[in-house]
Amino acid sequence: MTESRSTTRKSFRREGEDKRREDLIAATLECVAERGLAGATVREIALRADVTAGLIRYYFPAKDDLIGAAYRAVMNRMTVQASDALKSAADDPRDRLNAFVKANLGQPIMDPNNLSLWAGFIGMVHADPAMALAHRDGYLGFRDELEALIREALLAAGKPAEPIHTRRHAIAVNAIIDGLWLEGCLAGDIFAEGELAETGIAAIEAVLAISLNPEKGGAI
Amino acid sequence: MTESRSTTRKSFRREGEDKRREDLIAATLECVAERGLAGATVREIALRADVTAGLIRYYFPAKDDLIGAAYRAVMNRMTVQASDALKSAADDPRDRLNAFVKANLGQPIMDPNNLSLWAGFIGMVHADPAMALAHRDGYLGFRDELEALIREALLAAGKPAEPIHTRRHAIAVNAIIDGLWLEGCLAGDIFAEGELAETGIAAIEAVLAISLNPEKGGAI
DNA sequence: GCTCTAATTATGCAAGCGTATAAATACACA
DNA sequence: TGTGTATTTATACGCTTGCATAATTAGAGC
Repeated sequence: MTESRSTTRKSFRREGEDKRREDLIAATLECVAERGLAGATVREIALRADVTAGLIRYYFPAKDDLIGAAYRAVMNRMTVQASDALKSAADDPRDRLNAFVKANLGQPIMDPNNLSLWAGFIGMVHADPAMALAHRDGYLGFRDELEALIREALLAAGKPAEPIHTRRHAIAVNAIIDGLWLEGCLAGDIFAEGELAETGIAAIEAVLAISLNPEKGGAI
Repeated sequence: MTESRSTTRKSFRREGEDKRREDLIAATLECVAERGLAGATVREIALRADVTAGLIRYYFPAKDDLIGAAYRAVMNRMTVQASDALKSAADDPRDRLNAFVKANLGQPIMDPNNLSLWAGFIGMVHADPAMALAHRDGYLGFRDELEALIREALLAAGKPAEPIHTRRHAIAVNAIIDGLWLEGCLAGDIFAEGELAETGIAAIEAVLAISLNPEKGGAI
């Protein structure tokens, strides 16, 4: 008896919802990192995740939902990586700020893939209110964390730490970190190992007028 | 006698090649600013420029050629705007650096449209060697200009200005400018008028350990 | 083992994309 | 005025895109 109408369907295993979402987000981030946002088509993502486009739609009703989730995931990942550096830092607040800065200006945070992801999303902030909101939340969260680290470092160095000054310092230090991160991601090959982290620490020490190495004493 | 096969073709005027290219680039930049890179389709650009897609192809054989030209145009525009600020600055090098920084951290350079344009292009650096090259050239050009301004300002303040130090300062000052520019473009509504320019000047004064107001004297 | 249903595959749709090409015409020149 | 051609419009092509939908089946529960 001849086999009629070959309708062989690929065998599959079911996965839990969380795992599926995570895998789809990971596949999305890979696609964006390699080919930019435009290259992250539903088909490419599906191929990368070894599923079909229909499954993507099942978990993320519109492509924008997946893109938004991917952005939040990459921002969250960088935040966690920087926070992890705090966990293994010495107890002195200056060491902690030092470790935080160095984490943000070293691998795996300062990485061209992260830059591609970040820029792809950031480029949509002007046109997409949801992206604008996500970015604003992230920015303020990061800056608040930074301001707290700065306040503690100033106090540990015996310097005044009024909110009006720590706010301004946080804005400036955030700029130094972001700006050097950009330089490192975009032109990392022309800098020596650790050069940008050192440059960042030196600039921040100058701005705060303290040393971020407690053994050296309080203020510069 | 009835009119047969209405083939009325829109009347047109010819333009010179340079004007055409400029107009197409301008239309492209408008589209990118409003809708991100993905929104700048050939049809949308043609509509914006009041021409047809065929004409775009006549002047730019591939869409990538137009996108690349648009990127170079926006970078060049920002560079010219910053340089213009130098022309009207006082002669003292500290005034000149001060004016350069303020120009980069104020309108029209620090503008959400510029951010959208920049991010859209930057997001492709990792995936597109031509974009990577264009960016590298722009970065080194900007940094060299900044380094020269810094060197002169240091000398005017009676401070040493060896290349190893001015290079490092240029990297840091570039970061401060870029970082604050990002903050201003992405969250400009939460900062007071001129606040980021002031923050930038203060941070750079701290990093260089000089004042950028010559009447205040040489060093801090 | 059987039933049910949520998860998954496979396929298709309509719209849009960059690019290709032919025809028309503005305009420079003789 | 007539001619030639570079520029421009109009249209079409083949492919890709996000989304839609029907059919199938893994696996939980009884």
